[in-house]
Amino acid sequence: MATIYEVAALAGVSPATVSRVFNGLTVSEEKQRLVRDAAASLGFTPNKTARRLRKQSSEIIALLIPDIENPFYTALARGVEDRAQESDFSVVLCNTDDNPAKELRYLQIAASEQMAGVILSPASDEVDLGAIVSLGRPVVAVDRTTPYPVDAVKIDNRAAGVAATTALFDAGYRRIACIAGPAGIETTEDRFLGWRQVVTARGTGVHEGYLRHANFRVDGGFAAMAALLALETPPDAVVTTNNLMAIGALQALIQAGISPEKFGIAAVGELPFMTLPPETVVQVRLPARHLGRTAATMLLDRINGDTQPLRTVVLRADVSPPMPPGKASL
Amino acid sequence: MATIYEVAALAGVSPATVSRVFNGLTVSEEKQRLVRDAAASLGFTPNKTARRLRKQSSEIIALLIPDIENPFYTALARGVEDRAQESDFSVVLCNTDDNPAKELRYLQIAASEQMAGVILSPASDEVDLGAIVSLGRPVVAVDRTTPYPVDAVKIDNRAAGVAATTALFDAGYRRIACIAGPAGIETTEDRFLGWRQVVTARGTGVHEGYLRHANFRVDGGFAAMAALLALETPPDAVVTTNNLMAIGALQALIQAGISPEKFGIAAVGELPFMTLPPETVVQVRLPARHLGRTAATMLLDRINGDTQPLRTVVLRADVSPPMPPGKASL
DNA sequence: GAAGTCCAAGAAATCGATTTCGTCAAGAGT
DNA sequence: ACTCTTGACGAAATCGATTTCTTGGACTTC
Repeated sequence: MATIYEVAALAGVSPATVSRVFNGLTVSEEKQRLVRDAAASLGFTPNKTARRLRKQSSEIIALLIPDIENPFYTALARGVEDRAQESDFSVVLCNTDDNPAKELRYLQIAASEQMAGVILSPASDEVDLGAIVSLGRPVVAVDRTTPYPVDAVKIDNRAAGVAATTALFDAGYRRIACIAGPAGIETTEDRFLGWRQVVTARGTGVHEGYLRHANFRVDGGFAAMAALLALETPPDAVVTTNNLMAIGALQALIQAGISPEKFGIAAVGELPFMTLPPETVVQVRLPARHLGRTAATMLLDRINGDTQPLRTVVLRADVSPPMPPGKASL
Repeated sequence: MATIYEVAALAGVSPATVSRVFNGLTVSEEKQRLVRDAAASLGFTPNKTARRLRKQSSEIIALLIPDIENPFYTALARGVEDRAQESDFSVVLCNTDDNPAKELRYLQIAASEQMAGVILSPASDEVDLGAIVSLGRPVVAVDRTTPYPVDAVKIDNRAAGVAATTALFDAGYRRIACIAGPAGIETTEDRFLGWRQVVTARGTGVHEGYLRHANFRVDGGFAAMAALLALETPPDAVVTTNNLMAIGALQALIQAGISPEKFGIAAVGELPFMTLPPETVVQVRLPARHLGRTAATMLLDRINGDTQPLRTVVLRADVSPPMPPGKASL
């Protein structure tokens, strides 16, 4: 790898001039040409590490997500990546597994790697953003928020929960259960509140045992659904507060020999790779990619010195018409 | 962020000694304690950028995959990540979209960021690994291989294609079509050859129009299946050479009003988030995570100076019994 | 024509670690 | 008692860029 010194020597100028050429500072036409030719013939690429050490910052943004195997988050990541590319930033994807220890480790890496900023979906309320924030690096919370004063992009989860539940009601179901995520995670909390609001308002009340907490994954939804079906008065419909748990619930129905078409299912979130008729499941589509893009835009604004007061952008999700089959599902 | 100099000053030693303490070199008990105390009280974390500039290498490995929204690759990424973490390496995930230009860009970043090595699933045969390789950075090809002399981990794709097709045959299907990926990608090529081998050997021959090429995604599978169904003598079964195309094929069947249970479907790869009875689709399960883990192990060996001759590890996939429902699907 | 302004461009400092080199003292060997 | 190792550790060089600081010449301006 050629250095700036070799380029300078070959072009017959000083290293400073080479640097100036590559940073678009004032250099005479003449020398610019010399430098560019020399650089080209040596295949010179500026060493990012040296540049970063000097500039104390890089063009990399860290994206911390809780579950890389959940298509919702990969779609979100795509949104971030798309926006980042437009500004010549790279994205480093970090999988926290909803584990505060892994999360902390990645935050430290982000700090010690001089990354330009962080977008994260906090694994817990106790994230310690102190280190990053005190370094002056911007942070944007996405999907989930944090007690720290940082920008945020989220979804109107309560409304999403309401929409999912209402759709089931309107379809005639009356014994609507809810499979919620782990207690303490605000997204699922709000969606669950949406469910409760509807079942309460519509007068069916909350049946005993119709609220289940589960982990956010397929197996959690499966177990919760199995438990619901084992009740003496099982529900006739269920709302799940995320996408993967709905998959698990569907699998449980099938294993129990119940056709998913005869049971009301609504999910907050889009079911990835669905191979059931679209009308089988009510899906409240979340604008995952847009969420990511918005977060990236806000972060880049901050990186570029935007100092406006903290913002929280709330995106609204609707029960959208089913997507035509054959289209990429997210 | 505190520097090594401040720590040195506070501890009353030289910066060199601080460095030695943090790198486990010989330092007296006494001074070690002084340094550690000083570091702790200042909240010192070594600046990775400075370290990297000096050492000319980092503890980061780049992982280039063609499609981050395909669960096969995210599972692979998990395998890489798991192994990397064990050796205190971080993984940077790069999504090439099967686009040689994006691939090249990420390879340049890997080089100019002094990353320790690269694991990639090449987007095309023409990847230019020259820059990385000449820097002495190890490279491991995963899933797909390259003409460059680098280590590789792959799957016995031909056998996988044979297994998928044979299963359909054994189930009584005789008009077996094949939805293959884009021409020129070796994985799909080999799987398709497996299919051809079986339909030829078993005497049914290759019906006209029963071979379709499609892109590797859901919409590709959907379109190909729709085309197959429109033939005057449609097939009674189909083999898809990857997972997502099978999803698309299933969606096409459903839209055409054909129950997936009455049609033979086999896929090379595991269908993510399946909500159909497991016996509906023959799945040749690919050890994605293991693939990633193996690749990471090989790469780390090389990073640690392993100089044995080039290796190509071939993993075998089998038609495994369906996974019990409710288990995480990948 | 003298003084002031501007600008291209080189010399040298700087970012924060690691590493070579050299020094000094304590312990080993004869 | 005197050389020879050996080991801890400080001083200074180094990695490769960016960014002052300076300088010398061209250009204005009165």
